[in-house]
Amino acid sequence: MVRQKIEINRIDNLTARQVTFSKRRRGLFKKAQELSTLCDAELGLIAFSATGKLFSFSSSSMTQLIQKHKLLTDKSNKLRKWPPQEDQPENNGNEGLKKELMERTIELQRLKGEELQGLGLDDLIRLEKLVEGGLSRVGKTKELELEEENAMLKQQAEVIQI
Amino acid sequence: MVRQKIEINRIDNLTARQVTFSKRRRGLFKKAQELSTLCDAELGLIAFSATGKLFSFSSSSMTQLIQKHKLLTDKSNKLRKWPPQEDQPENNGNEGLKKELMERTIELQRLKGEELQGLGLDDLIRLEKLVEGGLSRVGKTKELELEEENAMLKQQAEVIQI
DNA sequence: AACTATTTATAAGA
DNA sequence: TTCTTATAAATAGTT
Repeated sequence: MVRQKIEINRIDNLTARQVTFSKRRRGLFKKAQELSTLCDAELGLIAFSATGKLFSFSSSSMTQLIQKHKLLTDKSNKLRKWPPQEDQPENNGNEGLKKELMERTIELQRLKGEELQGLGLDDLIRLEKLVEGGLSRVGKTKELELEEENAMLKQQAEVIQI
Repeated sequence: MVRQKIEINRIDNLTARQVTFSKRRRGLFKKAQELSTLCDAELGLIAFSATGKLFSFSSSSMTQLIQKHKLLTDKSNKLRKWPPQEDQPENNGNEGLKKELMERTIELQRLKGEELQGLGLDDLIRLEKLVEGGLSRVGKTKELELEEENAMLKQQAEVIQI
């Protein structure tokens, strides 16, 4: 990029690779921080060097950021599978729906298992209370909650894969 | 930085903020990808725009990256607090242990609470559904649950590939 | 770690 | 949103 333009491929020389990692890592973290400040965005950045050293930055709480990411990723996974294939002929419009229902049920159960596995009943009850507390903190009726949920779902999650 | 150098402060104008987010986000993700390739590093990047849209990139598996990050942060937390101070005299070796257990329990509870802070309404509702499922004694039928989900899911998420 | 010639990123404007 | 362009910032190779 400078004295000479470089190709974006793994740098073979160990020393050069380490030096470049050090230089570019600083630049990257600086830009992540700038983006979060300039645009009021929530940023989280995790880097492991080739030697396994950890570097991380988050504009707020990494834990919260990861949780939000997890929830949304689950959501977008669901969305990628939806709607069911309409181009295949349906008997009376009922069979396909039943099949889809079954698939969705299985997926939902799998998801619940993953999220809640390892929690005992008492943990679940405690968690439930926390969630209730969170909802009442927001102070909305169930109907309004659902309305807002729909509105929020209109914000599309964009999963970028470079 | 260009036509005119700018200060790194929140951009007040909404449109300018969105445009800058869009431009700089691209640059940031590009550089993250370049760093991972050039230096054989593991990179993970999560960004939420001010409007709540999610953008993420990871050089390998985000899940694994998060796990590694968690392990390392948890580990260092534990190392700071664990094992309990052996240099202070223990009554019968039991009191200290009890005290430590209590502290750990409190910390765990605090942690669970923290994780729920900062979650949006939609996150809470989704979590609530998971908890209800975990308790599995809530009066919603699967069909009703799925109907609600269907309604949500009609808003499709766009999957961008660059 | 510093230097510096170039490349890259990007703010403002169209 | 996308493009253009003048200029700031980042950085590859060198010392």
